[in-house]
Amino acid sequence: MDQIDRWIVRALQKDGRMTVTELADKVGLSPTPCARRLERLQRDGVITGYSATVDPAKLGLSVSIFVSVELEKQDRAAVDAFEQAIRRCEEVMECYLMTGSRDILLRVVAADLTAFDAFLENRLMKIPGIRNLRSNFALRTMVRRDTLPA
Amino acid sequence: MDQIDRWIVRALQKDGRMTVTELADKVGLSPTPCARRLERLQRDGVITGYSATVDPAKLGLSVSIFVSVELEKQDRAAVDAFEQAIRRCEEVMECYLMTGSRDILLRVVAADLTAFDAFLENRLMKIPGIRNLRSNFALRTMVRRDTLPA
DNA sequence: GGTGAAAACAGATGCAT
DNA sequence: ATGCATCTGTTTTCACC
Repeated sequence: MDQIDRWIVRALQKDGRMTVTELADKVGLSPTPCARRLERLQRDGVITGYSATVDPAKLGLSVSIFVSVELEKQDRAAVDAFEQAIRRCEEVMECYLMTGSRDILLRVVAADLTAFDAFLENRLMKIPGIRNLRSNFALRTMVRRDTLPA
Repeated sequence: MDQIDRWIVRALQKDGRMTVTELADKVGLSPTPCARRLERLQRDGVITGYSATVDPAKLGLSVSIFVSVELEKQDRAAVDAFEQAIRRCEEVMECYLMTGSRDILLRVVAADLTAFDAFLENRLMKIPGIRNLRSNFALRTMVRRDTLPA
């Protein structure tokens, strides 16, 4: 991972559909070594995929809700089981294991509060081992960035 | 936005580098109307861009920290000013205006706790109008999804 | 890492349905 | 609004320096 690799990663985060030719031009390399580097970055798991960025509101998913989950047990097995279960919930866009009381933090997207309520009742609360939940609603997304700092 | 449009959006979230030809094949359309639909989806702001998905750890950015910010004033002007300032912080990957006490929630990425401390001191706390901060650390990212639910 | 070739492919256009 | 066929331009890939 030298400076050129970082540049490639940065450029492809800004425009994931850029061709290798354009990319090579942008980083000051000829297409061949640029393609070789890109291949290596993908193979090494630095770049794990490519995705279209979509406006959730345009899909009718205008609310984000952060849910703090406290598990009854906080050992490895309990956390693993929860992870497997939460992975199947498509509404959960992000899930973090937090420090402190080993809380788990979710960001959930939903069409509206009714839909979120349905998610809580039918999906989240069906997962065993949850001691309690606390939901916090986002009024608005102020910033969303998909390019990591240099 | 009919069913085919949703399918296009879904497919491009899963693979943002898919060509129009592949996409057309996948949604059961010929390339021409498929390209037209894609153009429209981009023009209407449903698809706002394309991005490579990068493993932050491979770039040495292994920690995510959630920071709750409470502003001194909570009026429109104060929130706007904060938004302008926070937009310039590359470490801030997400920023939400929350309900309740009109708290603001940030997700910040950093190399380690030292780097995060530097961010707090030199960047975040330089922004005027902040009453207090509360940081919560993520031990681990359990789930990250970039495809919105169908 | 660079160069040049060839082959493959995608994207655009025009017209018909 | 979709589909088909063609055409043009570009990209990717290869062998080799």
